[in-house]
Amino acid sequence: MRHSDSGCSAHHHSCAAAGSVQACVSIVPIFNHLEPVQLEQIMETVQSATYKKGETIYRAGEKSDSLYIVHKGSVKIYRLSASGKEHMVSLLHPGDFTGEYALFSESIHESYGEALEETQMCIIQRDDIHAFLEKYPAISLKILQEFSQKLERSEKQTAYFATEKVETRIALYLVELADKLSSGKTVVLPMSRKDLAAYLGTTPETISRKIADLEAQGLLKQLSKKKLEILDVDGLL
Amino acid sequence: MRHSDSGCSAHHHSCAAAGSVQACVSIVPIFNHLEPVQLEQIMETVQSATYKKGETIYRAGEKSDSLYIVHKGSVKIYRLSASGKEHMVSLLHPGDFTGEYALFSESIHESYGEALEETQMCIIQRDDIHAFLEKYPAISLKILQEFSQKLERSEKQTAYFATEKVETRIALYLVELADKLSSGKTVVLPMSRKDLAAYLGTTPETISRKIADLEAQGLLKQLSKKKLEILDVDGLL
DNA sequence: CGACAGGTTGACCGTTATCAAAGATCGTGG
DNA sequence: CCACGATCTTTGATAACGGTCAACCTGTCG
Repeated sequence: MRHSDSGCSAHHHSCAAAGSVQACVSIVPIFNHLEPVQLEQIMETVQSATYKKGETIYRAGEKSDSLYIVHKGSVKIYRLSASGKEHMVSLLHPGDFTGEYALFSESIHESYGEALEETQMCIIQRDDIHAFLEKYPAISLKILQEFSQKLERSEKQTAYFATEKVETRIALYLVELADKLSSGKTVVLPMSRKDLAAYLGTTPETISRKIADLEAQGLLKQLSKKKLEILDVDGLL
Repeated sequence: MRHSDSGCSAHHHSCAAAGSVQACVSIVPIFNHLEPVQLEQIMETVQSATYKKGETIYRAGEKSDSLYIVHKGSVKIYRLSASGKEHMVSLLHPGDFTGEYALFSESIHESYGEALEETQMCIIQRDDIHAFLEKYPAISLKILQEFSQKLERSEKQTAYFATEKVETRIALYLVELADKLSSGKTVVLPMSRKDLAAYLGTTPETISRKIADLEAQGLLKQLSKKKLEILDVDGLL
């Protein structure tokens, strides 16, 4: 248990019980193969903060020097283009993390992080991670593995935007969601039309229309605004 | 010098002189801070291969288990979408590398590599890199740094595709090129209209038209097909 | 000089963004 | 529990944007 909450006051947010902080760290892919001793050490450096719905966690332009891990709730990571348009980079759920870029070089945030609901995050300072990696260098390989997968996913994403039209991107998103949830053929959209549009590089109106089109083609069925039943996976691809 | 050419016959390509292989490895960002002893060790594992113009270096679907470093020439990395459209991921010049994903996990190529001219590559097997990183773990941090920058660039790229229209993407590309070349205000396009279109997610026709438009607006001047003079950087942004 | 690849221009059409309005949904307070 | 307003979603009309196809240039190399 230890003094996991040290330094937390600096974040003007209430602190988590040490027990849940441990749960938070141990579910992160990067850390989930650590020895108990190592986990213990990481734990001592973890801070915790909670954010209310709609609250900003960090802004583009701010100095970036910590790893943020979602413990409870969900977080939207987005960018603003020069023209003011929003692009959602990712939606984080418990166990997901952000701020990786900062870990290995001085850097500033290029994106925004915003809590979509009451959210609790675990925060680890760069210097602590550095010290840890220098002590247990084998961990670096795990992180490299995680990074290279993330990089490949990002390039695939870019390719979709470059080559596929909106309808295809929406269909691909739905199929991917169905695979991930593996909840038979019913899919629950995890966000609003507006956010979905920002994620897929389109507008809420177009999302509505395309989903209606896909329904008209008999490829899926809208059970409610957020719940869709996929009828023909192959047809969507 | 050593036996740098060992194993090269497996690649049915002619081998480089050991001297130039050394030059190849030492210019790669990841390796350029190595101690002479370390560099020497890497060198022993490097293989070399040459490819003729238009020749394929690897294909999507093939097993990916080596790091490829461009020594001489240039290489186009591209993906093919389900619908058969080509998206160019990157254009590699001497010192650039590809195949990083393979280094940290079993994987298969998702992209294609093609030599755009007579090209010489240095090849390092995954197992050799692994052994090396386990021996000198500090190097991992350097690679992580490189990766996180690459990741951030890729996300920025995705955001451009998601939020900016073609004209803006072309303009941004030209400005970026001008910055990189820092050759005053004259920019030499490093590829054909077709490849540029595949890179920017558009068509050769649209590239022609948009560049003509930008010229009509007085923002740039076409000196020849491939040579452009940037007249108004701010206007392009 | 002719042939061929690459680049440009034009006409047209499909896709998607935009703007406006109507309809659904949800939380809040009466 | 219902009514209200705020917000989210859908639908419609329109126009901008960019892709496609075809014809025409341009430069290069035999």
